[in-house]
Amino acid sequence: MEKSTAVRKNTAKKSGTTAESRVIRESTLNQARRTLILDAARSAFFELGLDGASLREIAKRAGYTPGAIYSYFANLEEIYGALLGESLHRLNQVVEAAKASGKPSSALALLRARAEAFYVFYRDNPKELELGFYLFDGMKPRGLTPELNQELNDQLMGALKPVQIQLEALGLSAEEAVLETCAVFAHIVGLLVLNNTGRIRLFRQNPDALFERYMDSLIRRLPSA
Amino acid sequence: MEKSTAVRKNTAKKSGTTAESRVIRESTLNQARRTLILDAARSAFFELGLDGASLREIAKRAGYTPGAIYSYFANLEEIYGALLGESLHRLNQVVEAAKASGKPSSALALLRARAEAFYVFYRDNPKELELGFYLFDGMKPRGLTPELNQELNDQLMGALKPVQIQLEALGLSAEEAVLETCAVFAHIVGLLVLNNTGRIRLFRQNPDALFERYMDSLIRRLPSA
Amino acid sequence: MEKSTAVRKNTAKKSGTTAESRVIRESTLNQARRTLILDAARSAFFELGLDGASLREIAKRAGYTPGAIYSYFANLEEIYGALLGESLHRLNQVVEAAKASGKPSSALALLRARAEAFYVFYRDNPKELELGFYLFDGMKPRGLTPELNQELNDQLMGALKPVQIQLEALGLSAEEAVLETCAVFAHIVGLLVLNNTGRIRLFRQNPDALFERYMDSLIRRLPSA
Amino acid sequence: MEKSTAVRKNTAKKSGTTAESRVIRESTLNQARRTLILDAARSAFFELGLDGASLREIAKRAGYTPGAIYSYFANLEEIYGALLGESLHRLNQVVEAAKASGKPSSALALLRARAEAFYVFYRDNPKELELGFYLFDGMKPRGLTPELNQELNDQLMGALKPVQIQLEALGLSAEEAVLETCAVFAHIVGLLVLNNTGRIRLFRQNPDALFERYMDSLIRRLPSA
DNA sequence: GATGAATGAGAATTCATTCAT
DNA sequence: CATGAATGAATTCTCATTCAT
Repeated sequence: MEKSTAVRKNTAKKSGTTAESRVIRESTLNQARRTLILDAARSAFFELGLDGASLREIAKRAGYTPGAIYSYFANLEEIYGALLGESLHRLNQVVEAAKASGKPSSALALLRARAEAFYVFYRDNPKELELGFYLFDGMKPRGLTPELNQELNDQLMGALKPVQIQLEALGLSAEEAVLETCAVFAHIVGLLVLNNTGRIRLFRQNPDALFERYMDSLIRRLPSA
Repeated sequence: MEKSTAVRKNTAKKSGTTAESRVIRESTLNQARRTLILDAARSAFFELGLDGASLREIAKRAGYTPGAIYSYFANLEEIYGALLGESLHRLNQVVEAAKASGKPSSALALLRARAEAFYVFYRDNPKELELGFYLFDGMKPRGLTPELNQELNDQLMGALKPVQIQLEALGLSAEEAVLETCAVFAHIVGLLVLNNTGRIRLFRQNPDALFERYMDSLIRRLPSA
Repeated sequence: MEKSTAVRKNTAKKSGTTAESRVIRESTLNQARRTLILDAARSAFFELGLDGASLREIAKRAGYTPGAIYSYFANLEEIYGALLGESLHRLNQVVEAAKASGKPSSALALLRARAEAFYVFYRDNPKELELGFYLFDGMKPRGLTPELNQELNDQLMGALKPVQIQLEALGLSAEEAVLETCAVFAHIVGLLVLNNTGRIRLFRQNPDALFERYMDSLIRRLPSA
Repeated sequence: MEKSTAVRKNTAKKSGTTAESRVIRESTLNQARRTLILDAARSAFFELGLDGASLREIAKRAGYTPGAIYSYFANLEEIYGALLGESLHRLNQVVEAAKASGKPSSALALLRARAEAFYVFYRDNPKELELGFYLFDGMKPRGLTPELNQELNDQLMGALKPVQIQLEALGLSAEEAVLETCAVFAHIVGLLVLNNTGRIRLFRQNPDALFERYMDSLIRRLPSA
């Protein structure tokens, strides 16, 4: 009797499941709550910047107390890491989903679409760019485990893969395609960093026009041209 | 005799030294101590990043108590501002001094030399790039007075002016020259940011090669080509 | 067996206690700790004056680290505000409770009793007078929200209301009653300020006698006289 | 020999004066510079309040460096003390100079004029009232030597003496006159403190009217009435 | 007499993290 | 799992005062 009571109590929430399924469900719940916290962190980070996204602020926005966060993340930097992972995931989706607008998509149009998706993603979410740079660069050692680092790198590379593929489809060798992808990536990042820090305005230029211009010149350089 | 000497000594130190010269000497000393503090700040910033370059740390490295710093700088952000100003000053000098290597300097060679000087400066002093971006972007209002801001902007523009001038010398209109200068700037910044955050290694590329490649393609696009 | 006991214990503490009651208990505890801090603040303020009642000092006296205080009060000024609110609350009670001594309380006797209660309160707690003046006057903007300000003003007015009511009961018009109340208030404050700063001793006078004298003359001026 | 040398050195700048005359002149110079500092202190105090009137601020306004101040005042509190002495001196003059307006000055009119002069002085210079209370009350021991304290007290009593004299002229005994003077003083102070802290506005009253009213009632109580 | 750099102590506040409950 | 009080170390900044020059 007493035991059954105990069981019932324990399982009150999770009535009669095997240990295994409980683990699964709990990890699902866990995942849901991690997501909740990440949402809070993202909103805090977007509104207040990295400085304002303190653990307390995140906890408050997630409806948790500060201590509770540590059930889901080892420390604040891990949250940032997860945030970045999530951001890169969205980036991947966006780039992957990019289609040449209107016409039957030529390889050229697709290249443009892919690169532009990448560019637009960070242009419209400058904080995500900031996050990426903060983490890769400034994070304290413990925040970025080698595994997480690898994973994030892979995600980033993944997001650029579609561009690379199109470049190959347009006649570049694998090697050249990587090189050109890297150059596109650099140009986009440079434009956006300059834009976000108000430098492009200094030149009375427009980042979109500069981006298009770069793509034009890239395309002109392609063997197919 | 001795007495008179003593008197003369006194006057040598007091009356003999004009008020003006004393002011000069003191302001020189003052300047030296500002420099001392800036050196401390730079070293702290280079080793520990902006977060680690706290006023306490800077003071410690300068051999001062925290309070003493305030005799020379109104607040921490002013130190950062001075650091950046100094950095931009060096950048200007480096770019200005850049000469085409070897041959009688053609306009083309000079263009390359100027852009390369800019590139190399930040490639070899990655923290200075970081400093610039932090300050222009994230500085608290009081740290960056409109005047200082203007001055820093002017210094930055000044550093890029030689590039722009060479582009005009090579046949670009003023408008196109500005645009192209801005693009070069962006590309350099992008390359360096990616390099500093370990991304270029990810692509197994080399930033110098990418830079040269970009310059090559730029030159090929010039009317004179 | 042991397990079941353990379980029961657990439930006794957890499930047995409703969430609601826990909230109540905790808010009670919280209140108690706020009170603890306020006591510390009051004692610091009484012994060392407002300047000496630093957050550090208050924390020390409360047995807390400085940071811990911020769990209970947003900032130092809020503590002062709470202290004043508390003081005014006591003042209100004292004045309200004031009864004419001995005889069946005539309106006249009640007037005297009320005014005297006010006078005695601040005579015997001179620091509370000081606190009030500091806060109303010198508090930094954020310390005194408009709401709190209103509340404190209301409490002060409330403490004087009984006097005003008695004056009306003795035949003064509402307008005259307010005016006379204000005058009484001023006289009391003046006497106490002079007393607290040692000025009345200078005249070899006694504040109590002066107060009584003022009340006598006031009463003589009333229509009922 | 050595002594004479020393003297000659000292007097090198002040060629051939007796020690006595030098002392006098120096003390005159000294006095002038003390005044200079006090002027700076007063202006700082008036504009910035006691908190803002730091030694640095005073020094800056006086055209001195912080250290130089210590040649003229032992510490900051002594400056405040001197400031108060000066303020009381002006108060004395103002009250003394007060004449009944217009008509041949009856004793009654003179009483009013004197009291009003006192009232107006502090009404129009609320900071001086504040200064007085700060110093008498809150000053650190070393700031207010017994002698200075005595002097300040005497000055204050002196400022009220004219009122007391008029009260005697109007038939009050010496004892009663002191008492009534003290009461007038208290009422004035009370009104002004309440006014300065915004309390009188709370009652929608006007301090001037309240003052006149008090004087009216006082006069009505006089034997001559 | 004057300088002004420097000290040293102190101010309020913030925050990631821990841990008893 | 969750709480939230508490810590402890950090942050920038202010200031009266001292003292070698």
